[in-house]
Amino acid sequence: MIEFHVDRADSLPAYAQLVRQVREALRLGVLKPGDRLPAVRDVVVSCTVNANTVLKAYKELEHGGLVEARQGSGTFVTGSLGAVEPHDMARLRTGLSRWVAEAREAGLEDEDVKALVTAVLAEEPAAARRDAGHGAAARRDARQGAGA
Amino acid sequence: MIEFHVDRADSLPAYAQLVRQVREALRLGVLKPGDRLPAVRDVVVSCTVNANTVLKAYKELEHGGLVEARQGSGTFVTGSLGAVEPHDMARLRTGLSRWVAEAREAGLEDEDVKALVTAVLAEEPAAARRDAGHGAAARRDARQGAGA
DNA sequence: GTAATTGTTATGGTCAAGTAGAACACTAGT
DNA sequence: ACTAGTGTTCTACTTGACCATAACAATTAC
Repeated sequence: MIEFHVDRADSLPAYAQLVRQVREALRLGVLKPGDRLPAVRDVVVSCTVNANTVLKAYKELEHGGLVEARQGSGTFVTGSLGAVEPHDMARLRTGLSRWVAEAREAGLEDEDVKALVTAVLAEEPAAARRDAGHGAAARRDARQGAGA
Repeated sequence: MIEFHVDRADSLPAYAQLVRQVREALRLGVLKPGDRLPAVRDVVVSCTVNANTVLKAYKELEHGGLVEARQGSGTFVTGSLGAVEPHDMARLRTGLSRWVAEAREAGLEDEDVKALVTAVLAEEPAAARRDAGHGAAARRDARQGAGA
């Protein structure tokens, strides 16, 4: 059972933090299809937020096809996020870590790093990704609606 | 003279987009100390935003010690951001671009990429950077208050 | 069937951020 | 002095996020 935690100091709104945590848990395999999310009322207590806030998060996840709410029983994980192989994830993290160190050495602040990342992501949009197919297709096909 | 462009679809507020653009221009050397920023009213017209929005951006930059507003004359660049060498910046961008391609191939969505970047940045905070000094110190010392 | 547990909807209110419009104040060129 | 160009201030509106409360609806266990 995933444990939520909401940081009110974070600029990211509470409901969005919940969404993010579920998505990350899916990536890391902490949550799998069939798992149940904490009851709305539990999150209300544990995170000191309002039921509407939790609902908003759950709704957003449901809309993305990641979970399914069953009145009376709970909210269950139905979709997958193509759970990146732990090995791949580790490799990516190491690579990124190395790059970040390089960027910092060049004098970039965290904020600038984020800006650069955003710029690069925008610069090569989805369309460009089609050309890349080096066996990524299989892994991508295993995914479900979330990103759509 | 820098040219602003505001994307209202972006989740980032208009004033923040302006701030980011100035900071990026400083990094890239597009803006140098002494340069004048576009007049508030010009930005109002070219970006279809309100004077207050522009003011808010300029104020934030001024508060960061990057620019100085002189009533009646204009807003001028006074600080530097340690302008990353164009060569270094190009190298970083290429490296990041390569990494992003790899991440996408592994199935990560843009949102997840950003989350991972944030995580890595948080994981190795400023303190850890002191160990890295491979000649980065000189460049870092050339900077001014902006990041503080 | 009843009760407990769960998700859901509705109403209304608070608060902060972002934005807008109009008027004001300073500076420089003529 | 006048004027055009500049930054600045004031007030108010809109929106999104959030909270409080209450009632409703479906499922499950007894």
